Amino acid sequence: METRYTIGQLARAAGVPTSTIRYYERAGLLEASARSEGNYRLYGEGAREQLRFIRAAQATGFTLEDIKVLLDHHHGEPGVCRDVQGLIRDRLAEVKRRLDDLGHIREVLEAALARCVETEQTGHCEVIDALTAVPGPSPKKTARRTGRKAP
Amino acid sequence: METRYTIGQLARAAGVPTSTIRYYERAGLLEASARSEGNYRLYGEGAREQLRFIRAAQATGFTLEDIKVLLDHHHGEPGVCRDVQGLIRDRLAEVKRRLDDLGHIREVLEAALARCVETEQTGHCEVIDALTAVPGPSPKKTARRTGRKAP
DNA sequence: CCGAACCTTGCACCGAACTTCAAGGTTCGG
DNA sequence: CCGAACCTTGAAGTTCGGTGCAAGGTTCGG
Repeated sequence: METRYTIGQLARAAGVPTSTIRYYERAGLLEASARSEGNYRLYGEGAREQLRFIRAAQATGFTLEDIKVLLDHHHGEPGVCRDVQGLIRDRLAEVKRRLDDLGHIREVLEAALARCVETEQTGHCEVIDALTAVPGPSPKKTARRTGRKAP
Repeated sequence: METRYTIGQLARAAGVPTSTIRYYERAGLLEASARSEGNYRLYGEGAREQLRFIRAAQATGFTLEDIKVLLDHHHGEPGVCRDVQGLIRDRLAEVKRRLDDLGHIREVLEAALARCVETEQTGHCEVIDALTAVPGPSPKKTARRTGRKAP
């Protein structure tokens, strides 16, 4: 038997507000598989999985635009997965860059904190000098993490 | 002799658009030290350093709001650097969380890529399944990295 | 049959960090 | 003295990933 969710049921099942689901629809990421008599959106199990995928992909730093491409690829004819591979490679490169940056940033922050604690009694905080030593981040597009609650 | 920059000169010297410098002024992060006859903003060497600090602090993930506090502290009476220490500790904690997240994300992306390459000849790309395994990120506020060009 | 809880649409708004625009004033090289 | 390149202001627009609201239609339990 085919399970059918209304938008609210899907929302509760996936831990996502209904407004977000409608937003994803507008963004071309998730369509209702049907409409009820009274024009309510109806979703099957697939929608729940797709929503899960969207959230997971977001957590890895893909934009909704990227995710749309991944999904279109998934739903389209198999074809080559070259473009998808490219997307993943880009994301991976960016993640690696960001890991490097953050590793360095962490050192700087730790040094700054140590210096701050050290010089606390002298009354002069040298934190600003300690922090100024940070180099610019590797050049690439935004990190794109939204501040949502854990699911 | 006191070097005096106009906004454009400072902008070129720091590799930042003039619009951004004016924006920082509005945000209370960087004031011109004087105005010329014709009402042009004039900056000294200190401004160049302060701009450098702002960009560096941004690179560590501080918001402009945070940076304002750091700067106010720096310029204000020495006092305790407790609040600044707190700010740094928060940032450091967030950086560590993010490092953990990204480490995991990296693994998932590498696995997904491997799987994509593996299954390339079969024609069915299993990337979506591979990616769906990602857990949510640690819950805390936004990562706040803006996508600027390298300085 | 009624009210509560759900759903529909469209449009406006949020926040962060900028960028762009319009309509002028200033300064400098030739 | 002229025009190009610079500067001024305030206001509005951009991007991304949503959230909120109003005004109405639907469905369900009692």
